[in-house]
Amino acid sequence: MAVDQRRSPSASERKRDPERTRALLIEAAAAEFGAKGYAATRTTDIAARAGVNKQLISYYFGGKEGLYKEIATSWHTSAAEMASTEQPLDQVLAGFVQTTLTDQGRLWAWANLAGDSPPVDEAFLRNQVDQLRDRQRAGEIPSDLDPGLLLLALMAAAAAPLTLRQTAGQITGEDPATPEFAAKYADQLALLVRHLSGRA
Amino acid sequence: MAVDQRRSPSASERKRDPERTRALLIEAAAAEFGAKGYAATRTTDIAARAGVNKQLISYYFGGKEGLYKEIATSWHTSAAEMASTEQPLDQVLAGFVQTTLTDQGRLWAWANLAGDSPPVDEAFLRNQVDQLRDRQRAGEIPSDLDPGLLLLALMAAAAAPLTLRQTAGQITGEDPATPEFAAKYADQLALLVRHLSGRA
DNA sequence: GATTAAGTCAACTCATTGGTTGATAAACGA
DNA sequence: TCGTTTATCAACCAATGAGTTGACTTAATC
Repeated sequence: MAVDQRRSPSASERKRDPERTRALLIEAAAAEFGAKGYAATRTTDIAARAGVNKQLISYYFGGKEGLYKEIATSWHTSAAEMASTEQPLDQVLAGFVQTTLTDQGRLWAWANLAGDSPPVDEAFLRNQVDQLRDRQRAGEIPSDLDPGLLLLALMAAAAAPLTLRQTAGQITGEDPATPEFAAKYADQLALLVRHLSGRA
Repeated sequence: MAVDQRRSPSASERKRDPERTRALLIEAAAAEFGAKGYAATRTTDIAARAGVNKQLISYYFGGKEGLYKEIATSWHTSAAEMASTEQPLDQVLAGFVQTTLTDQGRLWAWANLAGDSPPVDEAFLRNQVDQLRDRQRAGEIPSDLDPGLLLLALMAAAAAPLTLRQTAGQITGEDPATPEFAAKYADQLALLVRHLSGRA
C-alpha cells in the first residue's frame, strides 16, 4: 500500500469524479434520447445506463430538460467545426450519412420533427448554400436549381437511413443502421450527384 | 313540436352518433399524434380536440394504443391505393411531397423514427422500385444507380419539408409547412429528376 | 486531525396521466 | 309504453415518473 494514489488521479479509477459522472450522464442521455425521443425517455433509464444515481441528473443539469438542452446545444459546436472545412460535395454528403449512425444524428432527427429549437448552426447551412452556389457558377451543378432547396433535398436524402429507417429497411431488406449500409448508400449519393453535374 | 326528428337522422345533428364520434376521435388523434408523436400526446388533448369525453377512447378503441394502431394501419390501405396508379416519376414525387402536409404524413415520419410498425405497404414500395427499374431500361434514368436506394433517396428528399422541418426553415427562411412551399419544392424535385435523366 | 465542501445515494413526495366506475340519458325493440 | 341496450359523461383510482430531501461518504483545506 505504498503507492500514492493521488499522484495520477487518472479519472477512470477514482471513486468520485464529477467530470466523469457528467460525461457518463451526457453519453447515456444522448443514447436514450436518440433512441426514443425526449418524451418517451425516462430519466431512470438514463441513470441506469450511466450506472449512476438518478438524482445526479438534477444535481448536474437541473433536471431532464436541462440535460437535454446540454446535449442539444453541444452539437451546435460540432456542426460549426464541420462548417469550416471545404470539401467536395460528395465528401460532405458522405460525412453527413455517417452522422446518421450516431446518437447525435438521431437526436437531430427527433428535434427536427418535434420542432424543438433550431437544431443546426445557421452558419454551417449558409456556408453550404454558398458553396453550392459556387459549384453552380463553376458549372458543376445545373444553374436552374435553387441552391437552398437543393441543399435541403440532398441533406434529407443523406439522412434517409435515419429519418426513413423503417422504410429503408422495407425497401432494401437490410438494416440501414449499419456502417456497411451507410457506406454503400453514401456511394450511391455520390454517384447521383455526379450524374446531376452531367459528367457521369 | 310536430316535426318528426327521426325522419332524417343526418348524423351531424343527432345527439348520439357512434359513427360520428369515432370519426371525430380518429381525426383528432391523427392531428395530435402527428403533431407531437405518440409518447408526448395526451389522451385528454385528443378528447378535448374531438369535443368528446375522454372515456370514449377506451370505449371505442380500448385505449390510447388501440386508437394509435387504428390510425397507423388505416394509411396502409390509402397507400395501397396510391400504388396502383402509374404516373410519371415527378408526379409520384409531387404527390409524396403533398402528403408531407397531412397528419398522416407526420404520423408516418414519427413512426419511422420511433421504429414502430413497418409503416408503408410493402406492395407500394415494390411497385415503385419496379417502375424505377423500367425507367432505367427505358433510359430515363442512369443505369448504374440502384433502383431501391434511388427510391429511398427520392422519398427522403420529398419528405424533407417534414422530416427536416426545422432545417428547412433555417435554410429557406420560409415555413415549409405551407402548400406554396410544397408546390415550389415539388417543382425543384421534378427539375432535379429531369437533370438526372440527362434531358435537362 | 478537525472542519468544510462536494459528490453520491436511497427513500420519499407530488403532479400527471391513462384508465375505470357508476350514474344518466338517448335509441330501440317488443 | 316499458324494459333493454347503447352511448356519453363526471368523478374517481392506480400507476408512473420527475424531482426533492436528508443522510452519508469522500476529498480538500486549514
